[in-house]
Amino acid sequence: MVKKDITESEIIESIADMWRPLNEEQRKFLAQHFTIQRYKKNETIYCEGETPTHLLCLINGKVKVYKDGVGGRSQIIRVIKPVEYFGYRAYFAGGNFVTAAAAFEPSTICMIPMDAVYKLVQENNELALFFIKQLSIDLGISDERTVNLTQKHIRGRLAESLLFLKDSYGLEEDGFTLSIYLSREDLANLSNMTTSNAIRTLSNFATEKLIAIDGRKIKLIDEEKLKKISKIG
Amino acid sequence: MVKKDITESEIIESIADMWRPLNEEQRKFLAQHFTIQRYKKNETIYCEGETPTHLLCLINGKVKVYKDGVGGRSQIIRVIKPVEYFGYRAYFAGGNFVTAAAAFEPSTICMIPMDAVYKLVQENNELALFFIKQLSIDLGISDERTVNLTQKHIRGRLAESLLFLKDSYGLEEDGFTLSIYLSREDLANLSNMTTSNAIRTLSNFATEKLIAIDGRKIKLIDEEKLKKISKIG
DNA sequence: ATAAAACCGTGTTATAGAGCACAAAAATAC
DNA sequence: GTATTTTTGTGCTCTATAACACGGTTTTAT
Repeated sequence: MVKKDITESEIIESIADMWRPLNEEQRKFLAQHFTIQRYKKNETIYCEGETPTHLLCLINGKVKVYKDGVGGRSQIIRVIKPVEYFGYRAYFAGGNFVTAAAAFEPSTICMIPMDAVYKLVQENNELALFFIKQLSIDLGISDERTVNLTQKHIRGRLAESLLFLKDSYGLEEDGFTLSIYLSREDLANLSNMTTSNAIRTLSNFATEKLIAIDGRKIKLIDEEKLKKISKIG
Repeated sequence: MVKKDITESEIIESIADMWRPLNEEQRKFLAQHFTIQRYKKNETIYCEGETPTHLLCLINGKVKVYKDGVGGRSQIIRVIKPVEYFGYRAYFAGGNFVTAAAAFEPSTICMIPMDAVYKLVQENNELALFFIKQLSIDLGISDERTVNLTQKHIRGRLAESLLFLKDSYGLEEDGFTLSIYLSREDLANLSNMTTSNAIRTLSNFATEKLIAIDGRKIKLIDEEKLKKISKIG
C-alpha cells in the first residue's frame, strides 16, 4: 500500500516534473547537485534562526512549518505535502529562518544548494516566475490566516483546520477519513488554541455528528456544516 | 514644509530609481505606460475580491493594506510608505485581492498595468529577483505577525505596533514623535484589539511614562521598555 | 515484561479582553 | 456659527478561552 522505497530515478522524475521550465543543460546541472535526506517522524528539519542553505523538496511524507512563540506555545504556519518546495523564502529574503520545520511522518527530502538554485533563477525566467507565483500564493494564504486565527472563535478555527487538512493531504479511500493523523497537540497548534480546547471542541463536533473520531483518525461527516462553522467564525 | 505638488519628472525619477534593473528601452516602455492617481484621506484604493490590474507604487503619502474579518472587525495587514510597491501579489498568484487598501493620508500613486510589468519580468531577471526578494521579505513578516498577533497579550501587541509604526514611517524632527497620526481605531485594527482597549492601554503606557500622548500625536519616550514589553508578549 | 513517558479526556477555576453604554470633546458639515 | 457626526475616554459586565489538576490510556523504551 505504501511505497517503501523510492528509487533515485523516481526522485529525478518528480523533480524533472516540477522543473519543467529548465532546459536540458540546466536539468543536468541540477541532477549533479541534489542530495537526498530522510527524516524520522517528529525529526526537526531546520530551526528558527539558522541560515538557509538548501532548497528543500518534499518527495515523500508530511512536514509542518511552525514557529515557537511566547510561553512554549507553538503555531503551525503551514504544512507541506509531496511534491512541494520549501525552505527557500529566508534565503531569498536575505535572512535566517524565522520558522522551523519538522516531519509529521517519516519523510524523504531532496536538497538542492541555494546557490545553485539562485544561479538557475538568474538565467531562467520561467523558473523565477515559478517562485514569484509560489511566494505570492503563500503570502495570500498567510494574510488570510492571520485574520482567521485572530478573529474566529475556537469552533471556527478548528473547523477551518480540519478542512485545511483535507485540502492539504486529502482523504483516504473511504472518502471520509483525513489521511493525516495528528496528535491533539498538533491540531491545537494548527488552530491557535490549547490542547484541552482542541480535545473538547473535537468531541463536541463528534457529538454533533459533524465528524467521527477514532483515536487520531478523523472522519469528516458533515463537511457543509463544517464549512459553515468555519465561515461564520 | 510638506511638498504640495510632485512634478512628472520627479515621479519618473523615483520610479527610475526603483527600476534600476531595467535597460534604457525598458524604462522608456515603462514611462509610456504609467499613470498617476491621487487619493484623498481614507479613500479606498482597491477592495477585497477585485481583480488586480495594476502594479501600484506609492509616490507620496501613507497607505494601509487591511482585511475585513468577521463581525465588521478589520485587521491592518501591512502599511506602505513611499516609495514602495504593492497591489501586485494577487496578480502573480493568479487570483483576486484577498485584502483591501486605503490611504491613511492624501496619497499619490503611480499605476503601471500588470501586463506591462509581467512582460518586463519575463525579459528581465533582475526585476524578477526584485519581486522574489520583496515577496520573500513580506512573507517572513506575515508569518511573524501571525504568531505575534495570536500569542502576545494586549500590551505586547500595542507596544509592537508602536515600534512597527516607528520603523515604517519614522519619527519627526524632535526624534520622538511618530510621524504618523492614527486614529485609536486604526491603532486597534493594527494591534488586533478593540478600540476601547487600544485607548486604555495607550493611556496606561502614558501613565507609565513609556509614551506621551497629545491627541493623535504619540511620542515614544522609553523605547527600550517598549521593546521589552513587545518581546515578552 | 515492566517501567517510563507521552498522550488523551474531563472537571474546575481564573482572567484577559470583548461588549456594551454613555458622556465629553473634536472634527466636519451645513 | 450652529448642528451633526465622528472620535475619544471611562466604567461596568460578561464570556470565551486559558490554566491547572488529575486519572486513565496508549505508546515507547529497556
